[in-house]
Amino acid sequence: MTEQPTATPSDQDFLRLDGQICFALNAASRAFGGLYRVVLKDLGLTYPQYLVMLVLWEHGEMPVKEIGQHLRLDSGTLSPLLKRLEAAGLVRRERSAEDERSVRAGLTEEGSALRARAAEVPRRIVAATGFELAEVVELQARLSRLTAALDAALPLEEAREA
Amino acid sequence: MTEQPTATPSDQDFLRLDGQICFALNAASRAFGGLYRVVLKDLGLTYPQYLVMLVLWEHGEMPVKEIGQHLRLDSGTLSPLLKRLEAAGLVRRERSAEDERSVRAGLTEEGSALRARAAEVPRRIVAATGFELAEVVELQARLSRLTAALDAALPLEEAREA
DNA sequence: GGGCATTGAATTGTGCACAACTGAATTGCG
DNA sequence: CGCAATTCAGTTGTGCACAATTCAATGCCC
Repeated sequence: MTEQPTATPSDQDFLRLDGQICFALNAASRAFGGLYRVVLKDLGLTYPQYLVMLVLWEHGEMPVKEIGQHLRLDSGTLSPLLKRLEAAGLVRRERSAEDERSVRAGLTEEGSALRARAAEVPRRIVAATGFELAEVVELQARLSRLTAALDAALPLEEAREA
Repeated sequence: MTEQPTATPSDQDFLRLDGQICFALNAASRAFGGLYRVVLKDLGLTYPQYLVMLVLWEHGEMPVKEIGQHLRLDSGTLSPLLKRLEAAGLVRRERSAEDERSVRAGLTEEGSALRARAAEVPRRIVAATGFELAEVVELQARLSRLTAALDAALPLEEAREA
């Protein structure tokens, strides 16, 4: 055995492939994080904070819940993050009037002004990838499909706990 | 203006694209983490701990430094992680004889035995992606190229601090 | 209207990532 | 040889991710 050119892969093949693909994704994500860390240092933002600011720059004030839906993050991550942005003077938070459970987050003057200084960030990042725009777009599409598939598969795996 | 069908993208275009690609990668990485969390729960491993075990299963005992090179992680992350694996009885650590600075990490009996129970993990993960094997391989190659490009670009960006 | 489930934010606790630093061992160079 | 630079692991501190819990506000159904 162990000589099937294009036959069904063995558990060994899967194990090695798994080590490669999950690590490749993990490494790419962290490499991105490292680059953003350097590029965003002048702005005083971390990578996740930048993502929140992108959402607010594009859509304006919204409830914490809605930010979480945009970024796939829950209040456990967002609450302290938004507090730090508030302490930095970039974000303003206030309880919603019509629903006292909800907290709306919006930009301060300073937070809005930061958008101009952030304008060059994306171009630098894309340039650093060395990818053509079309390739970036295709990779993004593939990753989104991957995320959707994984999210869909998760409940099925959880159901295995029987 | 704002009507250049295929012309050079504006800063606005980059800003939106940026939000998509960096977020897509981030989201995919976290979706993977969530799936692994469920699948690995029986084994009592976290996702990064599983990556370390994969390295040790494949290559056997090695210095902490070398594990870090495989996984692109430093001692600040690995030291406590290996301690937890040691506390769980899966990993054994000892100072190297010929170089007292180095600590070699290896598998215990129990750690080696866990490999058998982990055998089905990769197949479940790959299945959950809904991707063909060839597509997984190609995605992995693209991500590796991306990581290499980002790592190469990082020093250039750091040099901008002038 | 009263009781009960649901929702939204916040908090707590665990673990990972990384920068900065410490300290000990080793290397290399004059 | 002797001492400075380097290397390796570990620690500390900050921030993110996420599960689990808490608590108040809201919605719902009888």
